[in-house]
Amino acid sequence: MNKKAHHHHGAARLCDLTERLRRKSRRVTGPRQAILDILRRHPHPLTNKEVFFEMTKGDCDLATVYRSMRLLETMGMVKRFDFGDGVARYELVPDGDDGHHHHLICVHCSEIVEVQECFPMELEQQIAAKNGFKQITHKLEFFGICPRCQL
Amino acid sequence: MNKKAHHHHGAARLCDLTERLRRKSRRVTGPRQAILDILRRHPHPLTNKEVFFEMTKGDCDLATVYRSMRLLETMGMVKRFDFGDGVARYELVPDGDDGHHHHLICVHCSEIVEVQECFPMELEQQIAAKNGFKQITHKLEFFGICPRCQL
DNA sequence: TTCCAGTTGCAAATCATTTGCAATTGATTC
DNA sequence: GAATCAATTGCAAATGATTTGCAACTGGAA
Repeated sequence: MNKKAHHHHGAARLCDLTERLRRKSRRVTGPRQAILDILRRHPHPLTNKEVFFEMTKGDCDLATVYRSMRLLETMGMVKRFDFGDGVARYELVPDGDDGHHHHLICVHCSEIVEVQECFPMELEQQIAAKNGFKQITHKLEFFGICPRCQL
Repeated sequence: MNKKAHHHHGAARLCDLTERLRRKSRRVTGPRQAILDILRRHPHPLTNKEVFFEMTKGDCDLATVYRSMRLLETMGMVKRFDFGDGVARYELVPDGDDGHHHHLICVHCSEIVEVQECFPMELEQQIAAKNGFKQITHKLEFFGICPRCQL
């Protein structure tokens, strides 16, 4: 199994995810399992509301989705992405990975494609060095018009 | 005067800015002049609230700052930046420019440095071609720890 | 089974931003 | 310079995302 396989959407088993909660001595509750299960079955970043509406009625309160997502984010189990529309989106982070990657978003229909390409590391190092910054990272998202919307 | 000079902060004269409003048959009002004047004297992206509090008491209402900023944005006179903290920031765009550039933000003290480096165009073209997208652009911001905060 | 800190539901609070509407005001016309 | 009128503004209330106070509830350790 190569490294790429870890990135396959839906690859993570729910029990492995809840195990990660246990390792950090966090409780494995119904709402958290429901959220993790929804995230692991979705290939793209989801908003808290989207996660909430994916739930079979009454799994938990919307506030709990927000609270859980924030917990999962601080634990490093999900990563937050901002597409500039004022709504936070979250994606599951593979175990032992930092989840760093980018997206290409259609400005017409909002279709989202995962992008493997990244900002060149040497160039980033140059920017860090030139300005004396340390521990530099970046947020990067691409926007354009998808094939279907070009018709 | 080379191209670079156009990017010098504070280089734009207020009368040239208001002239741009006139060219698009927008009214040159007190609030708009105050906002443009504050933006042209500030080297970095400002939030609407920051612009509002920079005003000498009672130049205008906060709602007017929001409305004006949105107007200026659709006119292409200011560009909006998102640093992932849920607050929009705006910078004046030099005339005849699209204002495309990036920032390096200190995660400790929020110091902002303007970054000239950009995502490599060939790589962006590859990403566009590979996914069949057209008119591709990107949002890119860097985060790290500034020299002062490293002490 | 008991126990208790961690969680949750619910409602209210916060924060950024937008909007309805009546009053005001640039800029054009006379 | 005065009349005119649509664009603009102030103010308050609405919206939308997200957070929080608090009492009730529940994993999971003992």
